[in-house]
Amino acid sequence: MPELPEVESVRRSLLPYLPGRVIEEAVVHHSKVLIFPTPQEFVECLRGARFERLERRGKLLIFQLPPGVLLVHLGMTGQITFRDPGRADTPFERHPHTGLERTLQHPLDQHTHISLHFSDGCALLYRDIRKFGKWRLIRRDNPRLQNELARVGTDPLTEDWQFEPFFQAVTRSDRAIKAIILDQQVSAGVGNIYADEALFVAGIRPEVRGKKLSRPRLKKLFKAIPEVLQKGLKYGGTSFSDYVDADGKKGTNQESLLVYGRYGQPCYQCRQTLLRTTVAQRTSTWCKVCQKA
DNA sequence: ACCTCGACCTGGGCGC
DNA sequence: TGCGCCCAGGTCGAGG
Repeated sequence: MPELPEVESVRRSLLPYLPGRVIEEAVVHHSKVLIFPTPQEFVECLRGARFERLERRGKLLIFQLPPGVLLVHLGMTGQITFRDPGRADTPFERHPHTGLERTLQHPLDQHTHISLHFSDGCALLYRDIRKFGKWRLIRRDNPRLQNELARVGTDPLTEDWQFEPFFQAVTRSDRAIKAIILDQQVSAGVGNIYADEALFVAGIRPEVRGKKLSRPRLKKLFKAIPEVLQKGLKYGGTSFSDYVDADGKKGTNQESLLVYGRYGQPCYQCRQTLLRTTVAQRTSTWCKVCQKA
């Protein structure tokens, strides 16, 4: 589900609620998504903890709540929502153009694995249908924390996104370019949707080997990656089925995607029918006219 | 170092 | 209505 724009939308939508708030009680309903510590230690460590900051690197949410740091990866279907029992709940709203239904404040159901409760009755709920998401609570002085953070590479929406390191990483590799930009060390936060979008914008076929790509073509891709991510963010993320922000709102970027999910439909640029192949074990949609080998 | 495959999970959509 | 199959925003480990 969530790639950088979705995770960042979740982060931003949580900001009005979290900083300064103190956890009264943490509840682990199903421990599958909790990697460490044990549920007992998790609950004990979080009782009385105060949210300080909420950061993000790539697809990783970083909750600073001393003495610990909570790392959350949403996997494919993870949802973090803020529940306020005092707020009027709207069971659904119809999107004016698409008719898409949007649900606010998801219920505590069998897919809700973790809840963090505050003294005023509000709560942070974690729901994850497929249970691919992961929660890790690590003390700040634990060296494991740096190991976990080091697994995430350069985030394309930061000033660390520089052309030379990107160029080196790509041209050093014989892998398909799509596999390279899906590599979280190379471009942290890019997933299947935005990889296809960026490759289309740059006019590069997904299966082209990294070392075959010229400097000018990679310059285009280097620019396209943050562009498509920014666009996704502008529309509040891409919601095909599960993605919602902290208020339960879906994004609308699915309406402006250029290629992802448009297999068999005409390319917006040349009207050629879009193709679908498997690259890097992921379904890839692309245009044989607009994207060159 | 890289590829492919299967695993981890649940649910929705489709064809029969 | 129901069953079986395929698909899905992600990652990880095994084996070649």
